[in-house]
Amino acid sequence: MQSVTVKEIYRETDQFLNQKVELSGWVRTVRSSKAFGFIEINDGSFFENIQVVFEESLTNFTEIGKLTISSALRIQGTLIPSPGAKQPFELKAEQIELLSLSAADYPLQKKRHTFEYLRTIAHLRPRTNTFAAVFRVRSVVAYAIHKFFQEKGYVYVQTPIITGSDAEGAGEMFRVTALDLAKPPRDEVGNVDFSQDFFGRIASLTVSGQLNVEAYCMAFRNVYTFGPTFRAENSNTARHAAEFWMIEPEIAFADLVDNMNLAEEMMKFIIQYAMDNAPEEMAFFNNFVDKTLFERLENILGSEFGHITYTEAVELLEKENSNFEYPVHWGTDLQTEHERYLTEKVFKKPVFVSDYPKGIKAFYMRLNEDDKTVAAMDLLVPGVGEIIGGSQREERLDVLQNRMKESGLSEEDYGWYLDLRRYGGVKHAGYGLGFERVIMYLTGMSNIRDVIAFPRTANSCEF
RNA sequence: UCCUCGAUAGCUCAAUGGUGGAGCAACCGGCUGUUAACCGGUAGGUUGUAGGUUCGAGUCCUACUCGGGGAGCCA
Repeated sequence: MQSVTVKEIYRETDQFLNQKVELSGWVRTVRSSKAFGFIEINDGSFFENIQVVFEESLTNFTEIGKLTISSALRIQGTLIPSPGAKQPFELKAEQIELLSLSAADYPLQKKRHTFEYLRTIAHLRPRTNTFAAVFRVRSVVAYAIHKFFQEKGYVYVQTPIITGSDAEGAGEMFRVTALDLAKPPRDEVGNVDFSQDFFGRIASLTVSGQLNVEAYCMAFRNVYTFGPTFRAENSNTARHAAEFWMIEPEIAFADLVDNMNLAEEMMKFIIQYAMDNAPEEMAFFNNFVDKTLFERLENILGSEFGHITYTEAVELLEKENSNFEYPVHWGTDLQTEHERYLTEKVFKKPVFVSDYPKGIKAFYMRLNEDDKTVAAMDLLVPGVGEIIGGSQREERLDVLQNRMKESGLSEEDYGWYLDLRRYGGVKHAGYGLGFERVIMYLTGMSNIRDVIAFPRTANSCEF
């Protein structure tokens, strides 16, 4: 007898209809009567379940009628058209083998649970519809990102997780050490002596692969990293996690406009790919998580992203200052309320804000001709806020050295980074895309903890 | 870290300072096409923790812990 998956049955129904098949999976619900019953089975291969019909004639009929949710079964039967309106076909069981009986205190029930509760059982929540959909989309999108860059000839660089440099000061870093924390070695003045640590120096978990990937950009022209990053910031929001994944492309012989064009093309590719390759999951999100999802995503696919410079944005926002808790003025960073106003009220679609004051941006961003702004860009999207941050990098050695001096960074720590300018450095640009924020945007899920399998946030490292 | 709201049965929620309940889940039984199946019954509680006020506290007060929403920081 042919062993099949639920996905195969749904995708190639004609091949299996009125045929004997064998199916293995887990029980989602059981509805049993005196002489017959229904079981919904999910086998993990597909978002949808398949309904199994069983009758008294089964030798283990009574046992099957008392099955607990999440028990594992192997079923042999015939796939037939279903008389019920809610499914196109069903499996009429001829034999049901109980592979594993789930304990009766299984915590997931046939009803809605709050996301907060499901977070406390993160090891079981992928068995729910919502999380099954989230994590399949996450997988599909991860593949889409590789596909997008690989098909353009980009080289995937695996930048290090453990780093000796505090890249860009992007945030507080987690220290990596093999020292005995109860009695670490001390130097003459009593400070911890990290020269005796495993790496012979202070080491941390990376906050960004950017500086490393710039080195490979100067060899391979177009490159990207895609991996985990870590921030020890004590930020308690629905958009921040201590461990999250970033995509960081870096492109050579390219400026800020090329950078923004790449970002827009990538975003559209990802959205289209998810719609095409996880249609059941995306429909679920549109129906049960965010009713405006499809409208929003289709609007994006069919329109050009907005563009506005920081200076233009400030002029525009200043007219609305009476409506803001924090008034806007040139030189300070835009607040969340200002970003939301721009992307949700003014543009009603993703918008690039570019050319920020140099004082509020990182040292490596390229200084503009006005000497006041840098070639930086953020992509703001409705609902999520900042999803991409990027810039054209400063390729002029003397300007970069000046900016480092202004930022209080020592040249010794960044010697290798300066080498990239000395030895054939050319203009280049890149950006960082928060992977989880893309997933949130694509699914309508509103908390980053619900798009990471086992989320790590301040005061939370379960599982 | 700050502001704000919350924590009661396994889950989702009720309960005027005066005897802690319901729906779902579990368990037992019934039911010939169910769709969060339905119907009947049983069992289930140190009201987040520690103090305090009161004749009496789930309810009022204080601190703490955990969680939601907002802010800062950012991706």
